[in-house]
Amino acid sequence: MPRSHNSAVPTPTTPSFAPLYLQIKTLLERSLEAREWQPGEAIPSEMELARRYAVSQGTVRKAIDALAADNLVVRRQGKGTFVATHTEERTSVFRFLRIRPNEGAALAPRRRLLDVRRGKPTADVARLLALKPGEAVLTLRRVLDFAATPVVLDEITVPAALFRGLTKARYDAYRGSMYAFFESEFGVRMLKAREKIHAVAADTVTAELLGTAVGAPLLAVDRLTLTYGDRPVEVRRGLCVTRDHHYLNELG
Amino acid sequence: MPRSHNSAVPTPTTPSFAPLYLQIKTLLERSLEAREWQPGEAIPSEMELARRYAVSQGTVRKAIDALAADNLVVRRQGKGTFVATHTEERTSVFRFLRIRPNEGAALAPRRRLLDVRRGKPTADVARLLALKPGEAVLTLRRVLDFAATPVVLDEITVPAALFRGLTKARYDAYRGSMYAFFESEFGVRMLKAREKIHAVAADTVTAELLGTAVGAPLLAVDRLTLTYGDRPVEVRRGLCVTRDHHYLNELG
DNA sequence: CAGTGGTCTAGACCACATC
DNA sequence: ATGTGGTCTAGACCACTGG
Repeated sequence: MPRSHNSAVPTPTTPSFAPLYLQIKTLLERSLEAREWQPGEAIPSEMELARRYAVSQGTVRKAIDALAADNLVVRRQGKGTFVATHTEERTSVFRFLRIRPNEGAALAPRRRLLDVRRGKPTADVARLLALKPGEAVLTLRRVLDFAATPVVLDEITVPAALFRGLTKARYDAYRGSMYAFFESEFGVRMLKAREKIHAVAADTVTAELLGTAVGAPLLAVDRLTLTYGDRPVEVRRGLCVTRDHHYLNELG
Repeated sequence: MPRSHNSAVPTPTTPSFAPLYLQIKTLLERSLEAREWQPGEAIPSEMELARRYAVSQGTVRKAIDALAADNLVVRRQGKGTFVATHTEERTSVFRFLRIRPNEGAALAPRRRLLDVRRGKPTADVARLLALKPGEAVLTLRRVLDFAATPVVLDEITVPAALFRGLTKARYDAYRGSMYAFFESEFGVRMLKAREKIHAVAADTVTAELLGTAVGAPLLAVDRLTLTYGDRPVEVRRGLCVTRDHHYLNELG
C-alpha cells in the first residue's frame, strides 16, 4: 500500500509531497471536471474508490469529506455520494443570492429576463474573465421580483464561446434557476463567487425598472463567479433596492 | 471502551444519542466557556484528553477538528492546540471587518473612539440583545480611517452589565482591536456575527464625520455579534463611504 | 437482505517544535 | 530525545436505504 510520499498516483497536480488524501481529492476533482459522472449522479462507493486508488477506505473518506466541504459533492447516508447540482437545490436557491426581506420568510423571487445581447466586453470585464483579445460576450439583463415588487436588477456577462445558442426564448422555456440553466444546458458549473459591494445612487434607467426615485441609494453587488480550477466564467452586477430588503452575511 | 450510545460522559447537552465525538466537542466547548484554559493557552494534548474522557485519540481528534472549524481553537503541529484569541490575530484584523480598498493592499485602519455613553436601549436593540427590562447599555461611536481618510462610522452597543468600567480613557490606553479589548479586559469573546446590509443616504451628522455630501449613498452594515451558546452581546451599525472602498464577501 | 455512508478503535509512522 | 499534531491503515460495528 502506498504511503505518504508514494508515486502510485499518476501525474498529481498537487505536489507529490502533499498528503495522500489531498492527492486523491485532486484526482476526484479532475474526474468531476471531466464529467466522468454527471451532476446528480452517484460517484463510486468509498470501497470501490479505495480499490481503484489502492489506498484505505479511511483515506478516500478524508478526500471525499474535503470535496463535500467544498460543495462539490453531497453525501447521503445509506445511498451514496452524489455530484452536487444546481438543478435540485430547491432549499438553497439562496446559496448565491443573499438578498432577504426585512420581515417575513424568504420566498424564492420571480425571475424576469429582459434581454440578451451579444457584444464586445469592456476592458474591466475582459480582464476579470481573462478573455482573449476580441472575444465576444453575452450580456443578460433581468429583474427579480419579491412578492410582485421589483427588487434586483442584474446585468450578467459571460463569454459567448461557452454559451453558444443561448437565447431569450431558450431561457424563458427553461424552468429553474439561472445557474441550473447554465449547468444543464451548457455544462458550465458555478462553484464559487466573490462579491464586492458599493452603495450607489439610482440612475434614470435603473430607477425606472426598479420603481424608485432617481438618485435613491442602491446596493451595487459586483460578483465574479468561478468554475473548476478557479477559472472565471461570469461577471455580474446586481442593483438592489434595500427599502424592504437587505443583503445578509454570516461571519464565522 | 465506551461506544456510541454510552454514558461515560456526564450530563451531555447534546442529545445522548449524538455521536461520541460531538458529545466530547460539547464538553470541550463548556470548558472553553468556563475559561478552564485562558485565550492563547494550550489545551491538553489529544492523548491526555483521550484518557480523561476514556475514548480513543481518533475520537478526540474529530472533536477538536470540529472546534477548529468553528474557530474556537487553533491547531499548531508540533506545539499543541490553543484557545483562539483576538489578541494575536494580527493577520486577521479582517476576520470581522469586510471593508477593503478598491485598489491596493488592505492595511489595518486607524481607530478613533469618539465617545462612550451610558443609556437606555431602543426597543429594537433591547430585543436583539435579549435584555431584561430597564437594563442599561453602553454606546460607543468611533471612526475608522484608511490611509488617513475617514471611511467607516461605527455605533456599537453592548450591555452595560458585561462591561463595567469601560471608559474612553481605558480604551484609548489599550493597544489592539476592539474585540481584543473586549476579550482581555472584560472576558467577553466575540465568536460569530450576522450582518444585514442596506444602502442609505448620509444624514448631516454622518456626512460631517465622514467628509461626504449630505445625501450621499452609504453602506449601512447592521451587525449582531454572538458569544458562547449563541448569546447576543453586541449590536453595531457601521456606515461606510464606498467611493474608494467596498464590502467584500466570498461565497462558497 | 445487501450495500452505503458514519462512527470508533488501536496502532503505526511522519513532520514539526523544543529542549 | 521527547512530545505534539498529521496521516494512514485495518477492521469492527452502527444507521440508513432500498430491493
